[in-house]
Amino acid sequence: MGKGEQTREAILVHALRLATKLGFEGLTIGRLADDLELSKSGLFAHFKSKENLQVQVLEMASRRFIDEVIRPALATPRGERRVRALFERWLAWEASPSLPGGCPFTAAATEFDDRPGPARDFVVKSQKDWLETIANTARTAIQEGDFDSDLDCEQFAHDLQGIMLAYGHASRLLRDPKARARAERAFDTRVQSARGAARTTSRTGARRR
Amino acid sequence: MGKGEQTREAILVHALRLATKLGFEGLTIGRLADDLELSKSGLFAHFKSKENLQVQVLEMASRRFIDEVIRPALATPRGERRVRALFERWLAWEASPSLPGGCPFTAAATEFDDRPGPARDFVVKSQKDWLETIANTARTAIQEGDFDSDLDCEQFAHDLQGIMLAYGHASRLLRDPKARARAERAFDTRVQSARGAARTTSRTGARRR
DNA sequence: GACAATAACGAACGGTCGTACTATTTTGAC
DNA sequence: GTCAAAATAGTACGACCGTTCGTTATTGTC
Repeated sequence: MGKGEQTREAILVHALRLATKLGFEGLTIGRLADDLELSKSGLFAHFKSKENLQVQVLEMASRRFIDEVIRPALATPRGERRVRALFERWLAWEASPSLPGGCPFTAAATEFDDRPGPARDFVVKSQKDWLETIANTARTAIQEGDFDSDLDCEQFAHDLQGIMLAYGHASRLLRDPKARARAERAFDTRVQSARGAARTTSRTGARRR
Repeated sequence: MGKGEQTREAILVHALRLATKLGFEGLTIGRLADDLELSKSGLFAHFKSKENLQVQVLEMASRRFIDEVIRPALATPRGERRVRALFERWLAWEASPSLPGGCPFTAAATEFDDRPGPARDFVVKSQKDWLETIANTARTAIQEGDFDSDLDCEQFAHDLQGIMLAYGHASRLLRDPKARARAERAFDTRVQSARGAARTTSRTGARRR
């Protein structure tokens, strides 16, 4: 990795931190340069436009999300266990110390939702992919016999998204100490109902076959 | 109402519209003055600071929310019916044409969640009040016998918040045409489970006594 | 160690930001 | 219609915005 890549990476790391706290518009090149003790123009040269910087920050966030949430969860056994792993990693992501202002995608979603451009496009794609990942994981849980075959997996994914958004809302804005418990309870209830009427007895991912 | 009040009101109306689209930081005095064909300084004089303007916009949003969501819902019969009315009005609020960028509180929540100040304070208070209103409405539904007496009303309120946040996410960012159906389905499921095991038969607010 | 390529810098640009002042116009009470 | 008060306009400010450009310093290759 050449010198350029190296500092570009360092810039993005810090930029991601800043973006979670100040938003992607509040993320400013001058501020970024000051914090990293670089000249504004030197920093700027790495990205050639602010829009580009924003997109690259989002791309880094996406890479990290895959590394810290999706990949480890996919390493756990298929079925409800994996759905739970996905959710737990997701919770940890929301509260990660490297994201002091919370989930960057949540911030980007509200900032870009009616501002067309490559940043919006990227966020939309990321979110769709993520929802599909959740839905697919739920589908494998059906295949494993953990979830009811009548389960609407897209609805399930949508509902998890809501649970997570409510968690961010409660923990960051309201600073509610019960936020995490609320999220876990909402998740358990949702999973419970995804199991369907047939198998409400066993709680933990029920080995079968 | 004097002339001053009148234009101040007009400014706030437009400022609220703008804030939903551009956010509360993106809401700018120059832009506002241009749109309304006022001088920047003339407009500024009404508020004396941008922070003040932001707070007054939030106050107006709060008044409107009470008028358009809470008050009409409280005029419907107690019990599950009222909970449903609350939710339906809330959905309409999210999609109101006078709020082209969606719910201003959602925007404010993510913008101010880690920026201390009177704006944040106001949003926190508003949201707490609102959650309490939902919880109280759920409590009356328990009293009416519509909801299970074991229901955790704060959790119920929290869950509705999540459903609504997911709705905004799906409709505004993803432009998902099924967003509304998803929200309604999630709501129905949640209400269903709030009814408890004892009375899953009657669907609509079941008169009793 | 020479030397092209790359990276970082410094200064400046036109704009816009929020805010402060002073002047001018408009309003409303008597 | 007068006249103080209230509302609006005008101008200017210092700060910061994203971006450009020419220059200097650093890097990595042969």
